[in-house]
Amino acid sequence: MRKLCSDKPKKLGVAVNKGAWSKQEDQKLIDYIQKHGEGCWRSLPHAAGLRRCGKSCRLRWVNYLRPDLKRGNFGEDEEDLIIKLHALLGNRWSLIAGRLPGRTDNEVKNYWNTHLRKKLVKMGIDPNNHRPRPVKGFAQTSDEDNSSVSQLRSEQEPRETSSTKNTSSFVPDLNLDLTIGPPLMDNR
DNA sequence: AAGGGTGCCAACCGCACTTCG
DNA sequence: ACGAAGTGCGGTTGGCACCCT
Repeated sequence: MRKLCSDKPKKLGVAVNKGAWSKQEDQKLIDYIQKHGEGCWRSLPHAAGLRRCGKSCRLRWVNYLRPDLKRGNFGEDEEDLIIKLHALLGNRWSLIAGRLPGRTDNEVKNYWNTHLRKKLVKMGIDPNNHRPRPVKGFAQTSDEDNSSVSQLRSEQEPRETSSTKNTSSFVPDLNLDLTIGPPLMDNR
C-alpha cells in the first residue's frame, strides 16, 4: 500500500501538525500559492514552510482558502440543484460541487448530510434513491440500494462519468438538463 | 449554573485513479 | 508493461457551539 500522509513524520523526522489550521499556517499557504500557484502538493508544505502533509494543504486550500469560494448559507435554488444533481449523480460530491460555483465538494457533502437528507426524509422521500419512502418503515432502503448502486458504479470506468448513466435510470421525473460537460473550470 | 445531548463543519483517513519513470 | 509516487474523492470522525433540561 501507499505511504500514508500520517506516516511521513517518521520517515522525514519532522513532526507534522494535525487538526485545526492556525492563521499563520493559512497565511503561509495563501502566500505560497499566490506566488507559485497550485502545483505539487507533496513538496508544497516544505517549500511553504508548513508542517503539514500535502494532502492537508490541498484540502485546506480547496475547501477553505480559495478566493473564489462563496461560503455562507445555501440558497433555495442551490438546495434544489443539489437535490436534483444528487438524484442523478448519487454521492458524486465533486461533480455536484462542480455545478455550484463557489461551493466545494466537502461543503456540499456536509450540507447534504446535515440539512438536505433530513429535509427529504421529512418530505417522505428516501434520500438514497429519491423515491417516496414506503409507508411501513424502511423495507428497502439505503443498504440495498447503495450496494446496487456501488455495484453499478464499480462496473464503470472512470469515477467521473460512472454513475451518471446508471443512477439516472431510477431517477424519477426530474426536469433538468444535466448533460455532463467539463467542470466549471476552476475546479482543482 | 451546570451537565448532557445534538448539530454542524473542518479535517483526517483510506481507497481508487492517474501519471511517470 | 509494470510498479511506485502523486493526486482526487468520498466516507468518517473530532471537537466546538448551541440548546435543552
